[in-house]
Amino acid sequence: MKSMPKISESEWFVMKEIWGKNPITANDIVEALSETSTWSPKTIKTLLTRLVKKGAVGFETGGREYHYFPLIEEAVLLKEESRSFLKRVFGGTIKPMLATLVESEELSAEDIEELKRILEKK
Amino acid sequence: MKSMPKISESEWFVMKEIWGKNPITANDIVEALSETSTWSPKTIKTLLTRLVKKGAVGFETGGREYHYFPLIEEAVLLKEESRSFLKRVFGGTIKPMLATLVESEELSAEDIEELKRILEKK
DNA sequence: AAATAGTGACTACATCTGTAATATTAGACA
DNA sequence: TGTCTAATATTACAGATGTAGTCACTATTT
Repeated sequence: MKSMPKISESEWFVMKEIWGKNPITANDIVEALSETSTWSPKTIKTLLTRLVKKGAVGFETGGREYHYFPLIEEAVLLKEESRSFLKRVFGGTIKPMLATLVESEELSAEDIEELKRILEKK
Repeated sequence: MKSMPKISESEWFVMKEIWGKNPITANDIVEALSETSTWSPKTIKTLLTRLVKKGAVGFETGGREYHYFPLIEEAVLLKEESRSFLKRVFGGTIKPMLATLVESEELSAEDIEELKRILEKK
């Protein structure tokens, strides 16, 4: 199994847009991200280019713009990233993370109910 | 509130050791990490130095070795890091992360029971 | 007191990241 | 078809990171 390309912090936000809707043009990404970030369009294009170079994103030319699409599955990367995050920060298990979040009022009663439901369903 | 120093991926493993036992000498850290990593002692010393420079770790000299100790609380950094991770990767909430982990068999029945218990306690 | 040996300090260096600016090229329009 | 224009490609550049090696100093040993 070839190792996943490593997506940097900023690049994740671009990937999110591509997973959210694809194929998608660079401008659509820029527009979407203009709401949540302060990056210049140039910066976003750079991130996009790097994702292509990393093999995380592909594109096909059609007219004047390229149409980008993901080359790796979101679910797979989410799992990978979660695993590595948990290992690095919490020693490998989700329990302490959940405990941390619960402790620190990071979760509303609503949230907790929903989480319980998710666990039940299993 | 002054912003937390940013701890890199590798540095986290060093911080973990320092939180786990402190004050601690560089050699103790090297020894502890030799079990879980393949870093050369030099590399670990460098990471340690950088953590000091970042203000995440302090030390006091005593004899030939320094004794290092954390300058920032683990709990605070865990919370910070969790929040930023969830925002970047899962759009900000823990629900999809938990769902992902549950789906992917990442959690045993045992784990799930324990997680439910944590949620109950709240 | 001199030599030794183990620490931390300083240096190294390629790659990755954040953050763009400039150059080039290929459609769109006149 | 020549020109304009909007997209992509190339270049920039400082700081962070991964991964060590060498220098310098000081405590310990002979």
